[in-house]
Amino acid sequence: MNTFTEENYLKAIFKYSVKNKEGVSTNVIADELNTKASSVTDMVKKLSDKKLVLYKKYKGVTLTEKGRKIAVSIIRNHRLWEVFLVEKLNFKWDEVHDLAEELEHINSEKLTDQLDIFLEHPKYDPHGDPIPDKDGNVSHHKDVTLSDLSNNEKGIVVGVKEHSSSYLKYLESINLLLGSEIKVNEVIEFDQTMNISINKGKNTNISHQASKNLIIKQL
Amino acid sequence: MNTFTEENYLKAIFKYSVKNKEGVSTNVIADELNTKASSVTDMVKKLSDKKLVLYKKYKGVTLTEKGRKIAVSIIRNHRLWEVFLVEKLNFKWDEVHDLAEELEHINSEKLTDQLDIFLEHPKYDPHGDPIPDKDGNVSHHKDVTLSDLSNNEKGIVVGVKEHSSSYLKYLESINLLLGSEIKVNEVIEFDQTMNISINKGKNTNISHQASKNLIIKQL
DNA sequence: AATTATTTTTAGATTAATCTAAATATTTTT
DNA sequence: AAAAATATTTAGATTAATCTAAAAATAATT
Repeated sequence: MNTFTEENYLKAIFKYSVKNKEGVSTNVIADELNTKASSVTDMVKKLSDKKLVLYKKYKGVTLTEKGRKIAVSIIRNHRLWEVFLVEKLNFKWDEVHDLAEELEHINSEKLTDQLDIFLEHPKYDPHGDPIPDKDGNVSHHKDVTLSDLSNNEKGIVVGVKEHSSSYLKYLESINLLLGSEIKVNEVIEFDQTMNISINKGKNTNISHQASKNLIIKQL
Repeated sequence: MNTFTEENYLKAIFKYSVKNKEGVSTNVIADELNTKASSVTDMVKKLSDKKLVLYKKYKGVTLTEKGRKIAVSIIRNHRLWEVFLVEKLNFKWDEVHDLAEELEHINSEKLTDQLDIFLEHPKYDPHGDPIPDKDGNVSHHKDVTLSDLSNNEKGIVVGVKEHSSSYLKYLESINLLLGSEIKVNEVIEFDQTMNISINKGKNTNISHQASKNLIIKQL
């Protein structure tokens, strides 16, 4: 069995392996985990001994199949727990991340499977991220974001790409929630700020920074 | 915040404080936690520095009010999670302990409270152990149930131990409600089916399965 | 009460995960 | 391609939780 710490390293490496085909650098991992590169080097050696990662000095790290399986199963746990917290325990979508971060490490195949059944096999977590299936397959839907829309186009909010609580709180404050309907009134050429209507209500301006992180389903 | 390890020490001390008014010895704790007395001495000093226990060399350990609160809240978590696992995730009563042992350490007042609400304020875990309330009160006396009564004894319905809607519907259908007065006419030896009168009215038979889940106040 | 047995504590080591500071590689810039 | 800048690793310390073995305190037995 692995420690919580080891599991968090695997998750971090997984996260940065998706885009980068190259090995993930120790500095990137250190940054993700709020630790120091030297600590990462130590841990990565340990994970390498356990055959969970491939590591060549100065060349970064990649997950082995064994390591990838563990990472994905933790992400599955995380997202299922988030669904549970929001749908069954009345949490807000911006309150669940830290708790899920703890719950995800409880390692029991039966627990995960039964939770999945209890929640009726959800495909996405409350932030719109796909939940990996039992076999470790992650559906890779290419997200359409609000920033992809043009004047007079409409969409429904289905998720976010940025999970910081400041962003989620901002969305909540302007009443942009899961399921909200958005209409684009105007895109300002200069900085791509958008003027939009939410739920056929009054108009708001939203920055490019914000609109490009809002996943929508186009209508 | 405290580590999982510290929390487990507090739980162990709590467990052996209930009967023993004296301090709990390091050997007893070591035994409970499968560790060595010398390790316990070290940890107990640490807990003492944190004002969670009172410790006098060679004289054993007792919990402070602060320590007791933490211990009880962990036990509350543990038992609520056990109920969750059995009632919602189809675990057997003998499969839940180890998982609850992990889940109990996830420390969030909101999580615990919402779980309690979601489970409809259960009073006992699947093993029949009482679930401490929010304020840390643990009911020590097991409830008297209808099945505890003998011929010609009477009681008033004050609650149920089983919360399934099928059970509650059944009770309603035979007019057994909160406040109903019950008199036991006869207990059939073979299967402990009871013949009872409800509110001095006509007689009904009620199975042992049903009678043992009905909490009453004996008259 | 003195001796023996048991319990508990202390002293010194060990392991996991981390850190800082120095050393070494690699990459970028000139 | 040499110098400068950046990234990564190594070396040596630190902290939490544990251990073994020896020392000290308490309890039990004669």
